[in-house]
Amino acid sequence: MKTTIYDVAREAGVSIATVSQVINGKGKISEERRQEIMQIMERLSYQPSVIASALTGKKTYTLGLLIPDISNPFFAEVARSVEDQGNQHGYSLIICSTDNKDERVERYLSLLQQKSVDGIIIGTGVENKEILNPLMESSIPTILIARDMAGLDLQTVLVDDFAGGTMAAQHLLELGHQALAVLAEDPKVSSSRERIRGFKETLVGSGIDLPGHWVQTCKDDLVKEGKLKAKALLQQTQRPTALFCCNDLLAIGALQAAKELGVKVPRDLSIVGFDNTILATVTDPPLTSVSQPTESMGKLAVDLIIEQLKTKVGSTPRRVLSPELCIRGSSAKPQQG
Amino acid sequence: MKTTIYDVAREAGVSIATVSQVINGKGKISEERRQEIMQIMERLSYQPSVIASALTGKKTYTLGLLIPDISNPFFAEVARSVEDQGNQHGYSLIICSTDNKDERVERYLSLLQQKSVDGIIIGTGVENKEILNPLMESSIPTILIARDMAGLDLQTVLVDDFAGGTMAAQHLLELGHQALAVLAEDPKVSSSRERIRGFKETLVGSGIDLPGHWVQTCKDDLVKEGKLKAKALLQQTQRPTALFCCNDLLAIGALQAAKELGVKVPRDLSIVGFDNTILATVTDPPLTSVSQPTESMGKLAVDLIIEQLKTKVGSTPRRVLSPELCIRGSSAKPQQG
DNA sequence: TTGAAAGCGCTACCAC
DNA sequence: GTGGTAGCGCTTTCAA
Repeated sequence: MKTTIYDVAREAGVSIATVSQVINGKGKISEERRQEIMQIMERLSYQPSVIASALTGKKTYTLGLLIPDISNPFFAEVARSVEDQGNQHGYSLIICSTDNKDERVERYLSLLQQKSVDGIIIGTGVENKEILNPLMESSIPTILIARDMAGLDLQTVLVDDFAGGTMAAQHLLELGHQALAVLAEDPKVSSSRERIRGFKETLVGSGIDLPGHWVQTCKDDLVKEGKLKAKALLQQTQRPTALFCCNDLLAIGALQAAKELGVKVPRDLSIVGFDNTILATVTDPPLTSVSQPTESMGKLAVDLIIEQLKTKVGSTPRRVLSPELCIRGSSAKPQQG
Repeated sequence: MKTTIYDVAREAGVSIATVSQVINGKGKISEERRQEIMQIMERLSYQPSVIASALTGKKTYTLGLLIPDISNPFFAEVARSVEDQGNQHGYSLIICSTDNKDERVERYLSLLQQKSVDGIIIGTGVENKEILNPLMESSIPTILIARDMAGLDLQTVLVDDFAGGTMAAQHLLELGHQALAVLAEDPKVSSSRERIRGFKETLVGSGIDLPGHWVQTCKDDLVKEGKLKAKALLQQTQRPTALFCCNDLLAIGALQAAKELGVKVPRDLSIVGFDNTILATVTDPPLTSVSQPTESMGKLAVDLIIEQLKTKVGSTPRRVLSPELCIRGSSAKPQQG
């Protein structure tokens, strides 16, 4: 049997109330008693039950993190940052990979509520916002990370995706590209939409068109689909000289497609990714990619949750961080004629 | 206020015991009542509290996963597999990145116990096995994944690391290499030790020596240190023509080192990695790597935990899966004199 | 077939 | 300073 607060109390010849006080450092206990009880807890290797205390004290010291896929390096990095910052304050992290599927989001959200997590960080796209209703009504501190969702009154930490798209476009335009295409994520992913909007507006601002069929969408297996769609784009008679991919996974698919088709990167095709994950540093050629400050985002998200937990009020509604363009070998001037 | 079982009972004009029974599908309830109560729960959008039920029923439906680092793609893949399989059975997953640090392992283990998780999966190295004592005494189902630990009486799911090392060596020997070196992980990581043992024994079996200073160990930032150590190896006057890296991260470091030094891979240097993560498919050149069946391992680990939960007894003590060599572009015949 | 009641381990309030 | 005690929301006998 696990040792409980009763065992400690009995052993010390005091009441459980007293033991509880020394555990929580509350109330007034004589230094003598305190020491004595601490020693007994040590000796009995007593571990207070978070479960029991949560049933009264209200805190489970657990956070939930919803992301599309923990095996996507970008989200793994975010998760690591959230984990570390949470751990700093005594919180554990429950990982929820949603594959951007509403049913999975709904299921996980319900699970997290039943488990009374202290806060939820959402970094996954949601198609039908109604599935968030139960959460909104629940008063569980919630914050959005790396995602935006209009009209939802949730604190949000994200990178300026629009600006990121702009940077990618500018870079490519400066290199002299005129025929640009895009590999997009599922339209339900707001960050992807914004990136493309930034990209497109910049092109249009320079008098360059982005035809609809040059924006290809990928949903599930990003690398695989990215490869497929990139191939389709490259096999047209009139083909793009530059490709903006909404994340590194798609860019890798594109890189593979190019290789298979004998299209040289960056000579025949420039590729720009997004997220600047470890993947971008190891590809052949290394990937030019727009970088997100994952670490700051994770830290910030946790800090905001903890603040909400304390003050019951979210201070800043939005924190928009700046992306940065990392230029590597996958982008260059287009070949002439 | 959250709706509780009392609200439902009151609304239905029955006792909480009855409601509890329909929730858990136990006891005998008239079909009529059952339907009625179900509807009321639905209407009140009642969510049973896992916390409260755990305090009695004993299950938290939460699993803990200890790994070195969630942002290492190999472990992210394992985590994803564990998450999915657990979720299948209603379990959530708490991620614990330990950086292979005993203090972190100890801290997390204690946290997980206080949270009364139903099971713990350990995929991280431990130097001082004593820190596992509290866990061993706790009767929390525990299983080791992708790790071995002698004399610990824990169910284990892993790949045959020794065989993996052998495969790497054989491959390199068959190509004709005679001067081989190794990039190792922290010796506390059993899998790394075994891989090297397999590698070394195979060399010795072919009459080739593996000098001690040609086995370099990396501990923290694997890519960075791998690069550093690889550089050191390559800058010797007498340098290896092949390098076996205990995981893909190290191999990437090696790849970077070679690039910086102008050492052509695979012409001047063959590199073999381990884990066959997504990284291996995107490097330049693509990495020859020993692959682990991450998905099966994760599934198996969860199944074994659930079995222990049910039967209180671990059936099979060890499940050893087979690695597989994926030959890609980073390994080739050594250049002649 | 249903309900009353005794906990699960802990916190917090109020007496002493 | 310290202890008694009423819950927190739920499960589970045991009676009715």
